[in-house]
Amino acid sequence: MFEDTTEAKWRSMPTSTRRARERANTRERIIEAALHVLETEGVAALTIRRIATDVEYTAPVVYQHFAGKDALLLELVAHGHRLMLDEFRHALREPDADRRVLRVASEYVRFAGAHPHLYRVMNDPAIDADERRRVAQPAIDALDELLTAWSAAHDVVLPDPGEACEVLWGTLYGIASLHLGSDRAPLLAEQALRALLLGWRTEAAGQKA
Amino acid sequence: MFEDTTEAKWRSMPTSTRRARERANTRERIIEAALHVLETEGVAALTIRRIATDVEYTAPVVYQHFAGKDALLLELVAHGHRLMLDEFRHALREPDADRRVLRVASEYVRFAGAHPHLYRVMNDPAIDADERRRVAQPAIDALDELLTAWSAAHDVVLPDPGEACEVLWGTLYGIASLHLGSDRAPLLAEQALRALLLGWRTEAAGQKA
DNA sequence: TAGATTTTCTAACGTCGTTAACTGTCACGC
DNA sequence: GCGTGACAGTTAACGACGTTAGAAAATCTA
Repeated sequence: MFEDTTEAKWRSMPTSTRRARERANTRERIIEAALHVLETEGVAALTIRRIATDVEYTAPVVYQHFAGKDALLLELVAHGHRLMLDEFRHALREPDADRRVLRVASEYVRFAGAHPHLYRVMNDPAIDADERRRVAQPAIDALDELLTAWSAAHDVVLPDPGEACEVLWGTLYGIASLHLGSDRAPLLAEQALRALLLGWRTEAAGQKA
Repeated sequence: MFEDTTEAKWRSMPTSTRRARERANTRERIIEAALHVLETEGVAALTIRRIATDVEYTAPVVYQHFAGKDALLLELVAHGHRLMLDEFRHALREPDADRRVLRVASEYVRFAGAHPHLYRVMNDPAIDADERRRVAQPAIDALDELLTAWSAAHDVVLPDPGEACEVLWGTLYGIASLHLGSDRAPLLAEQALRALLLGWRTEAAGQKA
């Protein structure tokens, strides 16, 4: 009753370190297999049994590493955002603030087009919205910084920077989702953001006068 | 071989008209039941058996009216768009072109917030994209008209009206999806579109000079 | 009323996520 | 060295899903 019944494993250190390593490795392989199935065959093929087979196990072992399918999916979402953020790296080094925003926008939409199935899971409403937002936070923060730097570069004071970032994000998300297959999507996103940024600048200039 | 084997039903007119009417009625009741379950309990509760039970039938009868669950869902999507377009009615009567766009934008996002589950099904990627776009066409056309009228009112020639409409739609869709629960979503959408429209005007003014 | 047709139901198939219970396989204490 | 316990991994199953085949019931035609 008073013992720590929950999580009372991993007491003997010696051999258990190897076991933990193996455990972590299997966990990682499951994620990779899931990611591979998702990207190559779509979300419909992404079943627990299929993933387990691909890592040469039976279905129940997956539940030793993840609480359920949702937890595994969330891991894929997080992975997806890390991947996307990585694609932003070059674009984020662009010195010109305007072009930087446009390049990131283009890169965002391009990522969605390059990984349609992953992108859809990343924004799947079936996955808990809060958890999804949590794992997406690094990407959101990047957009936030991007916009802050832009407004600083142009001496533009946005009425509410947080909301402006949401608008930016929403615009990208909308265009990316609506034109997942299309190859003119990145240009569309650039065009949209060009107008949006210009609008913000004009708005701010009007305030000043 | 040369006979019309497919759809060779409804040969005798007399009583079959009543039957057809009953058939159509049942079909409508199924849609309504499905809509009710969806809106009140979410997409997870929307199963064929559940719908059938609600109209006091057993599951297989649903398949006499719809080819499968996808076909039924598509009907809900179409219904949703009709509903949404109806909500636009007042806003579309607004005389001022700018305010008209903003009001429709606000109404779009408000609709999404008022019918979150239906809205999600309306944009569910699991449903065939082409068919989804087909049933959404009336709504898209309305946005198109809206934007055309706006650009005419302001003497703005958009480089590509079609793409501009996609941008408009994408922005609304993104913001609505990202802030489904939030009550400040309509304001966010208005803010976004205000900036976007201003950007387009400024852009066009620059072209002219 | 007898036969044909159409509606509706029962039963089942295969698949899904998930859990329980069994079996083998090691590392450790005596 | 050898039992003992913890753990990995398996098999089998549960309940729910979409969907289909075929029996049963209701209805229409003649």
